[in-house]
Amino acid sequence: MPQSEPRFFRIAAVMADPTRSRMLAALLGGEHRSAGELAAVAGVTAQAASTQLAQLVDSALVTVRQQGRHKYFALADAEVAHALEALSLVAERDEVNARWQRPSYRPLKHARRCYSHMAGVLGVAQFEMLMRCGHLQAGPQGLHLSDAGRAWTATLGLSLPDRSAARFAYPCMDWSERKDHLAGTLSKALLEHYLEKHWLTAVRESRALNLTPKGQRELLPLLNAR
Amino acid sequence: MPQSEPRFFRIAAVMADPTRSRMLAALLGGEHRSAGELAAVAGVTAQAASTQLAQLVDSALVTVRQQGRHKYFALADAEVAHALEALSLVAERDEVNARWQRPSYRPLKHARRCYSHMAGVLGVAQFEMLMRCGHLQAGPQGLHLSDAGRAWTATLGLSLPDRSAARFAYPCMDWSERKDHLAGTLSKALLEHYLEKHWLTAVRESRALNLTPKGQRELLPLLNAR
DNA sequence: CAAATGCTTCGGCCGATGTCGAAGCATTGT
DNA sequence: ACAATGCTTCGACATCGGCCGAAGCATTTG
Repeated sequence: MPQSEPRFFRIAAVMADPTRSRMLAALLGGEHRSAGELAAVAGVTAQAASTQLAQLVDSALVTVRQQGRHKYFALADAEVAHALEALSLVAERDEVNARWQRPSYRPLKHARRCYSHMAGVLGVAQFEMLMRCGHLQAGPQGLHLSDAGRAWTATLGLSLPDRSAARFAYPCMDWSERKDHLAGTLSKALLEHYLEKHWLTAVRESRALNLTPKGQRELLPLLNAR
Repeated sequence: MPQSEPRFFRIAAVMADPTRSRMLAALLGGEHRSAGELAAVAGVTAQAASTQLAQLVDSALVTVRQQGRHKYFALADAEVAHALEALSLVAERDEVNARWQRPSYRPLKHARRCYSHMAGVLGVAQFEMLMRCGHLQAGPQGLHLSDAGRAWTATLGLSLPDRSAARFAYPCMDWSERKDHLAGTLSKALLEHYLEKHWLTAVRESRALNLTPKGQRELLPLLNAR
């Protein structure tokens, strides 16, 4: 008698392979990587990488873009990233405090990319500032910018993404801080803006974000505003 | 050269077994089940169930309570439930619209338990009403009840859970509606209240919730209030 | 038109893991 | 004390899925 599995089973199964999980982790920052690069980070040969990437693609966790004789892969969308972060949150439940204190984790704890927005201490600080100052307000369809919020982004010199987008702004559980940070297209635009202004720089080969001296002078006061 | 897997790997691996996934699905409604019951729903012998349950327990996805010669299992906490729902959300991305229209899914789409709160059409309606009426407001630490909200719960005759609880009220993505519904201890208390008043009844062997005639008369107007 | 580079397909191998029957232990009930 | 019930441990077996070497395609470069 054939018995069926719950809906989440297929996705869990795809994520539950060492090689594939390493590839997904490498893409969690939101960047695009070629098949060869992914083979290297996963520590397998090109053939093995090819089969695994094919599975990631046709389970729709990952998308491909062909460019000449290269293929570039990226996470399919933010929902995939959130599923991975939700699993991580569970994974770290017990040991979370101990582990995040370790020196090698400090940069990640401080600020990192989660798909395409900012997470970590700075991400949480940003979210709390926006709520505290009334720049973001909760409405029936999630969060939206208040008049004050629009003024604030204008002062920053930020061009707003489409405000009617389904996923414009919403809270997302931060798994190192265990508080919410901001996700959505607004959050993505903010992070890009910070990088442009050189308040933050991306750390190579890592999801970590580095706060520049300029960022310390200009970004921190913004996040601490009342 | 030993290479390590990302944090989410272990958890995904635990979820990625047919037997274990069926057990987790059976617990997703928030109820406690004995080892024997779980063996039955998973379609395996008692021995097999025993080994799998042991793994679920020591990966801390599930907790046990011994009672005489029985053992009762339940999901460890809401974070596990949310991780499962996040995976389900991804799993249904493409086919979601088609699938949820099928007759056998209608009751689940309408109202169901997600861990211990209400999801589905009614869950979303409840959340939108609370926000629309200003009963819930967003603060720096997530959502909180306004004065109006406290008055509203008092009228209902609801005794409030500890409002300072870390997870008192927060939005949770509904994977059939793709909008937020309400999660947290407040939401749990509300669902229990509805069940007590016989506005809703639990459907046996399912996560579905059934709207009684009394519920149609008394609960629906509440959820549609402006 | 080669040669080189990047990715994919094929076939055989191997390791990991889940399953079951049988036996064992513990708790409850007569 | 003995039997019944519920869960667990053991050992053997089978299956499944990923890995690699080798060969094959396609695109770009000389």
